[in-house]
Amino acid sequence: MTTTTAPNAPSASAPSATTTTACCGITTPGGLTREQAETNATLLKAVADPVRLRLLSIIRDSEGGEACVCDLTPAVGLAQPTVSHHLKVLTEAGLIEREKRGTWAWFRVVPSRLEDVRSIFA
Amino acid sequence: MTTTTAPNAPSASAPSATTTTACCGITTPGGLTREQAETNATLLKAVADPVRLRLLSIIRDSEGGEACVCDLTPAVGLAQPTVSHHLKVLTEAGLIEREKRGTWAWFRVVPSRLEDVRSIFA
DNA sequence: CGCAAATATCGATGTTCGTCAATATCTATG
DNA sequence: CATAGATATTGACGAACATCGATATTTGCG
Repeated sequence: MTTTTAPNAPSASAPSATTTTACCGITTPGGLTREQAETNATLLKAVADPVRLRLLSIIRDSEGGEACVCDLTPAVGLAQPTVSHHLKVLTEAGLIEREKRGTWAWFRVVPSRLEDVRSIFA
Repeated sequence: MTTTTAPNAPSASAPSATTTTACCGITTPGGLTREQAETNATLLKAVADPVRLRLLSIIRDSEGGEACVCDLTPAVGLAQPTVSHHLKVLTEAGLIEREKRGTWAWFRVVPSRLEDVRSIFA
């Protein structure tokens, strides 16, 4: 491909991506490695869910910046195992922290991790 | 729940989320509506994919800030219909714009839309 | 120690999503 | 107008995911 006649391109003629040739002849286009893209996508997937977005919002707006499952479950209107699952996803992504006090499990948002999300699109 | 003995809470005793009671007696906890959460999640889903993140990166770093499918396809190493599909997802999310010049389809990033993504976590 | 309450884990299920091959559509060109 | 090349669409398939019921684990209390 990219080897026929000439398209009506702005300045140049034939299309050609900005490929940054690395070693071994492997071309790595764009300023983003496959691994970097995979890592960023994993973090974004943890946040690309309406329930988890609401959980983050509720926790952040709660008194003292923390909330427990017994409050979050009725707040989002889902079954307790489902809420527990979402909290686990957020925790494993580093977006919230768990602290168990007595029978209750308290969660709080990790601001620096939210900043990591924003910095992906800086 | 939330009606037994007293947990070792920081200042208060029994857990209780910051519920902002709306009209009709329906409680809307956190500063995020279900619709808002759904809208934000939809935008984030469009970006929570390693291939689409790389496409955005490649397009942005290309000459003139634009690239066509014939360059993007070999760049990400996937089949042409797959790349076309991802570009459609990004386009429908408003993250990129399509312009057809001749046989080629050129794509460029919409910066304001990227800013929308960042503002979700402001 | 045994019971009750809060949370986590497991297994199953329906849905969404990424991928590709085949095909259709569109555009320039001869 | 027929042909070739670039891109979009369709249909199918497997993987990943959200959800729930049932159950296990943990903790406080009598």
